Amino acid sequence: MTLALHNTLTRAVEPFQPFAPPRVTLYTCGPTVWNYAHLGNFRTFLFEDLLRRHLESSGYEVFHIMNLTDVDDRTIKAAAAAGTSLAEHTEPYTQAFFEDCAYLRIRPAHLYPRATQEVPAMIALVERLLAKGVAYRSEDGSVYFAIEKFPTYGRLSRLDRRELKIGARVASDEYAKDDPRDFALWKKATPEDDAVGAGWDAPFGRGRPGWHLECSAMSLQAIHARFGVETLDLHAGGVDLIFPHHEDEIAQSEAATGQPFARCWLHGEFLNVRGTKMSKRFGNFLTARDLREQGVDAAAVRLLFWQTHYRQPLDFNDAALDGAREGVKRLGECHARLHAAAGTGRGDGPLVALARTLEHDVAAALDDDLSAPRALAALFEFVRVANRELDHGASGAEGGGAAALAALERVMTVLDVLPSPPTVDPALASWVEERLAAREKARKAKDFAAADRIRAELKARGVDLDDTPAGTKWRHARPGP
RNA sequence: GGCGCCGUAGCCAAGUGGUAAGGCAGAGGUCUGCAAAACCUCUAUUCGUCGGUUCGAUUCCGACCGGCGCCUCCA
Repeated sequence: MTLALHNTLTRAVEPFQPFAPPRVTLYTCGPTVWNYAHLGNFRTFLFEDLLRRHLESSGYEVFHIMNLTDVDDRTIKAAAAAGTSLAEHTEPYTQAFFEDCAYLRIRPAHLYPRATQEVPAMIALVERLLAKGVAYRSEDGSVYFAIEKFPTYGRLSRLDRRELKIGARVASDEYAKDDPRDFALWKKATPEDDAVGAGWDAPFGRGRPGWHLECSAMSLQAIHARFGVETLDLHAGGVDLIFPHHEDEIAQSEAATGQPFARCWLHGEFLNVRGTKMSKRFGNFLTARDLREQGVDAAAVRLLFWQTHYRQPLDFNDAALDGAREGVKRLGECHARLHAAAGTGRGDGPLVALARTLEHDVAAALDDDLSAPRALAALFEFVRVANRELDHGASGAEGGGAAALAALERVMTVLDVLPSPPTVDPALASWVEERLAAREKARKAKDFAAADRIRAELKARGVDLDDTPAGTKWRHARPGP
């Protein structure tokens, strides 16, 4: 089995061929820390997490870089509005982002370069471009990239260069450019910029980096320093970044290095709400912390997202999330059963073959352009058959329970959709144990009315009971809506 | 105007030139003191509409209807 990924450059699913396997350099465009990232942003970060995990599970050694954009129009505006410095404003949101990632079980990148801390690399890149004559200093004190000097401009987005102007928004600084389509590498600092600490001195004038510049400068610096290359194996982001962000990254990077910037470009589709993209602008957004406060298990969010292929739009609604929560519960039940039945022996029962099938099918699905929906189908097929075998007594060593459990857990290192362990309040636990003992006594005495009263009493405190041959188990009911 | 995406059961959605995965919800059954969980069975003669190509199309082509995205700083 070999991994194939959809490359936006060619609009085709192609075999994945990193430059120097098993090493894979992966750059993913991170958040702008002007506010909390919303669930739409996290759909992209979760698709990238799936990519990262599947690569690692397949034996690749991934070096993952995710930038943090802590200087741009929005961060500056927000800091000014709050009357704080840029750094004071972005730091809490940066921390919040890390918290949200941890909540959603997103594997941390190996490097999180922050734009404000890598300005020297950006200045160096601008100088490189100026020296090559593909960038120019404008009368307004900014530096622009001259796209006419880059003949393949528009290759990624497939926007015809002659048509870029039509219908496009008219930039206020257009008059300062040689060509309206040119984009800013370095923006002259305004008094507003300096007021919040968003100005840096550079040989070509005091200013601040353009948005696109940071990704090129930081990614190239990171991989050049470590691996001596200036080509990324993978570069990923949301579809809205294809143009202009990634197009411009390609232009400035390749003009500077003469090397392809990224071998393969991946773009994730939007998370929609009633058909329209989730966006701060539209006010139809939900943050990760909103869900966490509602008691939503991150596993349910992951499962919901895995149900839809990353290149398809996904419409978010409560019913779909509830469905995912039920699915997660089912996975957790099966996992618990296998755990209990795993035994210590090896065995060669039906579960051994089932375990092999699960791992094979999940890997095959993900190898095919990260088809998480098909991986889930394989997973739930596994659950159904495993439960059936366990029902029929294929337990413990002779049934291969250990093999099935191991396979499930290996698959979970990639999908990671098992329910979070509940946090148990010790005081509640001792009370529950006491009531359970009373109920057990009533059941032994065939006083089922009393037993049911106790069940109802526990239910009222959010505790569900499960009578099994091995005794009564209890757990917290799903947090209410 | 340009580039591009989507329209499959109540909901979320896979998929293929040869006759519709999976999850949730629903119905019936087995099990259970009762439940829960689990298992079994059932739930789209049909894949937006209309044409075309084909032995055969949901899958290819065209038109149309409906929804959406990008077109200089949005994941």
